[in-house]
Amino acid sequence: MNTKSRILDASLTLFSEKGYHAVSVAEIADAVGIKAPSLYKHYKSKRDIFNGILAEMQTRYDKQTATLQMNGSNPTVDAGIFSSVSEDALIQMGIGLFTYFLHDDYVCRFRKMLTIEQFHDAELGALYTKQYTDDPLSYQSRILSMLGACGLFRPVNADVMALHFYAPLYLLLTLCDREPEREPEALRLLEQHIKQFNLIYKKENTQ
Amino acid sequence: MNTKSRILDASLTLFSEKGYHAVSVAEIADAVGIKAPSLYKHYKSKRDIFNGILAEMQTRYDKQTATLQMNGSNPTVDAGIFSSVSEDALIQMGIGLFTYFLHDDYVCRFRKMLTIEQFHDAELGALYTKQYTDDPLSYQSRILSMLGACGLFRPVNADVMALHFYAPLYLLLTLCDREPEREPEALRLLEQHIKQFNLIYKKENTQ
DNA sequence: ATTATAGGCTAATATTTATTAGCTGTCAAG
DNA sequence: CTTGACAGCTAATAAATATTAGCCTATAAT
Repeated sequence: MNTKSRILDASLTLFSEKGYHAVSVAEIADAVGIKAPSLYKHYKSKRDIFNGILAEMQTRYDKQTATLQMNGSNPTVDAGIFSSVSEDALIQMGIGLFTYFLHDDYVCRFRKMLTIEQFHDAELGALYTKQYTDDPLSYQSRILSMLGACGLFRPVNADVMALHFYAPLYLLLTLCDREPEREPEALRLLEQHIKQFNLIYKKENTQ
Repeated sequence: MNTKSRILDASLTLFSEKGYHAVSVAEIADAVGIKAPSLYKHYKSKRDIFNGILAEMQTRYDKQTATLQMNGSNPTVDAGIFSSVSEDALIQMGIGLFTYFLHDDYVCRFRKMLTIEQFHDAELGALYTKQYTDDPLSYQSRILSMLGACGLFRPVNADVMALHFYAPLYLLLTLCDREPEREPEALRLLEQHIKQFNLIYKKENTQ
């Protein structure tokens, strides 16, 4: 990997643990293996490095949501895939989303950085809200309302249902960001959560 | 209010918006209305101010959880109060907890500060987990399992049920920390959430 | 072969920052 | 009345920090 992106990478790691202001350019340079002034051959300021991270994440997120159609803009999702939805499929969706959020290194570090910087800059706060509240909720809401339309679930408010499905995932995600060693426990709870979610919302209540 | 606690107060406000490292002692002094060196008549270092905030919060939290018995240690909760639980009571409990977390000025600012500093210091991360994950979940779990024992709810895992009850509250809380203007929307969703929770989990499903 | 560029370095700089030293006025206790 | 502690101030200091200037080398282009 070239120096320019190694700088971005090292900075993201440091920013995600200590926050932008608590990290010095000398520290970043150290992590890259060069001296501080050399950074300025690649970025014109410390802030510029931060902006680089932001830009990089923007393109990654756009690419990701485009394939998942997870952004709010896309009006329809193919219903065919879900016509034969099973409990396992639901669990797969939940666990899949969870482990993607938690194990994709870039996503994970970027989320931590956003967490730290969210109150300092309104724009970053809005980005956090979009990525971890509004987009996932509207995505889940769309999917669940289609499943509801297929007659798989009871006829209840899909937005609230999406909240029921996603909020535990979100809580466990932020928990694992803080305490990664609790991931097994979180995964167990997550699976139980989805099973119970399915049990509770399914139309035919067989126990 | 005396200077010593005014310093704590101003510092908490600043730390909760920009984080410890991004705030200078001069900035704190400015907010208090004195000069920076005067701070050292009351605290021996910047870190000492931070510790003061921590200590203050510790006593407040202990006091609060003692009256609510919200800490994990207390084994029993009086069941009598809940024998005649209604939907309104559940809503009251949820909204009450939510607005307490969101409107108590000290609690709110301290939570934001913890949010910002949680990855920087493992001890603060553990404190966050305790205050906003483990304690609330075990508290809700205890209450809900008692309600379950009273035959009010279906016989399902109380831990997961607590997660279903609390996680949406948590998600909406962190949302309002970022975007306070969305509080009305959050309150509406929260109420719908609890109603649907009640509807879904109640033993006799009267639609 | 020469030249130019990219990317590293050291040394220097200007600013910010936390903290200390030491002075002054207020005010309560002896 | 005097004394001493408290709580403010200005000035000074030492360290850290972001950034600039200018030098050197390798390598790619002309």
